[in-house]
Amino acid sequence: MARASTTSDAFNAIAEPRRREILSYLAGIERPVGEIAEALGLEQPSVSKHLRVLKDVGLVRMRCQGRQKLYRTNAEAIRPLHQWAATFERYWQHQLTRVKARAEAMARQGSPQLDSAKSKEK
Amino acid sequence: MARASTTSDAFNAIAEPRRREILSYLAGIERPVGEIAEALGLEQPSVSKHLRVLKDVGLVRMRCQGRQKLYRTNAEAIRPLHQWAATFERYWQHQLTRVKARAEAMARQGSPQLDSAKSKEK
DNA sequence: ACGGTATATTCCCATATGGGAATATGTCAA
DNA sequence: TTGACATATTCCCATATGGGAATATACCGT
Repeated sequence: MARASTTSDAFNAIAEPRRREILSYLAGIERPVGEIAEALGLEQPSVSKHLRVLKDVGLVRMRCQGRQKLYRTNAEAIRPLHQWAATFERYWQHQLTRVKARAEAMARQGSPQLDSAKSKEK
Repeated sequence: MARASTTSDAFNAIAEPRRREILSYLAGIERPVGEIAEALGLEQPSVSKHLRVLKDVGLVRMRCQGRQKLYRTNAEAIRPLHQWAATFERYWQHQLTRVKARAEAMARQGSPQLDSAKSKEK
């Protein structure tokens, strides 16, 4: 079956580094295709193709102005990704407190050395 | 060139829906491969392959226990994704305040109707 | 209508996939 | 050692990719 298509959802769309660059570049501003291509050092057809994917999943919005088309990032479409990642927030917080607790325990009873030195132990 | 490999970074790894399911399932708990397969209704070889990808990018950790291998989600590896998405937070906030402001403006001067009714306008 | 600019699409191709089936590796128990 | 269980890997295949090059489409000014 191969991988799911990039047009199926935002997760697949942002898997491509160039598309993430485009999204960052178009955050808050509106730019024509040519300018995007020049700014990011990409070929125009390549940019058009990436924009197509991003538009299909709603990550960018397009507006026509004369002969050029202005694109901008639709930040709202990134929220689901943010929320999905936030699902794991409590777990990495747990991990951090565990790491911190262990570090403090070692500092309390072990010899007072730097972490870089202690990491070689065991 | 084709798409970047799934083992290259976390963004590519989470593009696959099954892998996101696995990550959610293994959040906070530690489970052997067989149990993961059964819980998610996947074939064992398939789970092993997905776990391989997830392990290669650091999204899961593995520990051997007798003849079985216990996996768990490494939540810390999801933080970069969360932070990348958070980059756009100020923009979707802007959009929300714009929407809210417009809604309030309409409520102030238009007839006092519900949003659901007003959304049909113009 | 014409030429020119701005984008989008198509074609071709090397490559990366994920699933299924079969098989290999590893570990325990007797 | 042998056998059974738990995972990992390999092979094969249909499919989706992204880039480059060439081409099509759309809109503008004259």
